Amino acid sequence: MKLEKKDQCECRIIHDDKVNEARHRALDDEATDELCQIFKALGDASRLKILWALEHQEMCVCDLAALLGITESAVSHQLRLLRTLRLVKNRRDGTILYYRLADDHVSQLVHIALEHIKEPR
Amino acid sequence: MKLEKKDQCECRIIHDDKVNEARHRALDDEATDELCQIFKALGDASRLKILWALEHQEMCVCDLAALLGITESAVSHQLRLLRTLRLVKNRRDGTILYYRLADDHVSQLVHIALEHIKEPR
DNA sequence: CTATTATCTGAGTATATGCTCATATAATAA
DNA sequence: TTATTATATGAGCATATACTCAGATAATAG
Repeated sequence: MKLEKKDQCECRIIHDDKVNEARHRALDDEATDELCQIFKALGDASRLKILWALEHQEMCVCDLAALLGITESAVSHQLRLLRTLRLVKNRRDGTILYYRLADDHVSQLVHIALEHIKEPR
Repeated sequence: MKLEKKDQCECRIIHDDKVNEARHRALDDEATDELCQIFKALGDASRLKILWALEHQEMCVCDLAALLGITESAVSHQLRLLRTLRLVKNRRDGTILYYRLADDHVSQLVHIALEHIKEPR
């Protein structure tokens, strides 16, 4: 029988050096997870539209709902997520909460991604 | 009865001007969708680890599988998605396909997001 | 105080998606 | 050619998540 049985590890490693190198440079689990959450937040049409709108002006929940064509509840759910990730902030004026971008990172991220998709293939 | 019945639209709009302004600046559906796909691709731990590893050196499918601790099949599925979005490229050397980042955008995106999560709260 | 209202929350549902397994390609090696 | 092997693909399952609905908060207005 020519079949060599799988020894200790079930996965082949062709280039141990590369794998080890990659392991050393690897992000720790916490950073990986936090990065994922940021990108996941941007990877949804509703949230992306919200962020894009807030890049130019502050808006309240019901205006965003009207803009997106979804319920205020849905917008509120999404804003909570964006707030948790510190992507948006709000200020109160009477009964109304106005949301805006928390800092410049979101704009930067979106514009780089825009560059990417506009690149000729 | 003081309750005014909902007229033509079921959603309140407090600031028509803001909503109209936002509508004008809004991204078209296609751009929105493509942006979402890019960010969604980055918003997964496995794909993010793959991209992070490829930022420093080209690697083949089985090495990436060993690095991530998932099957080569899973890696291949993810690489296909990343290739479709033009986030990675590959070259063949014998029987082995070496993957690398397609351009500099991925690095930029990840580093900006890293800045964001490292910011004091 | 009470009423109003902008926003938030929890539950439930339907869809999306990441994984593994089994199998198929495709390129090289013999 | 035939055998080998790195990679790709399809199916199926289990989890994640985006939405709506119904109802709860919380701040202001009267």
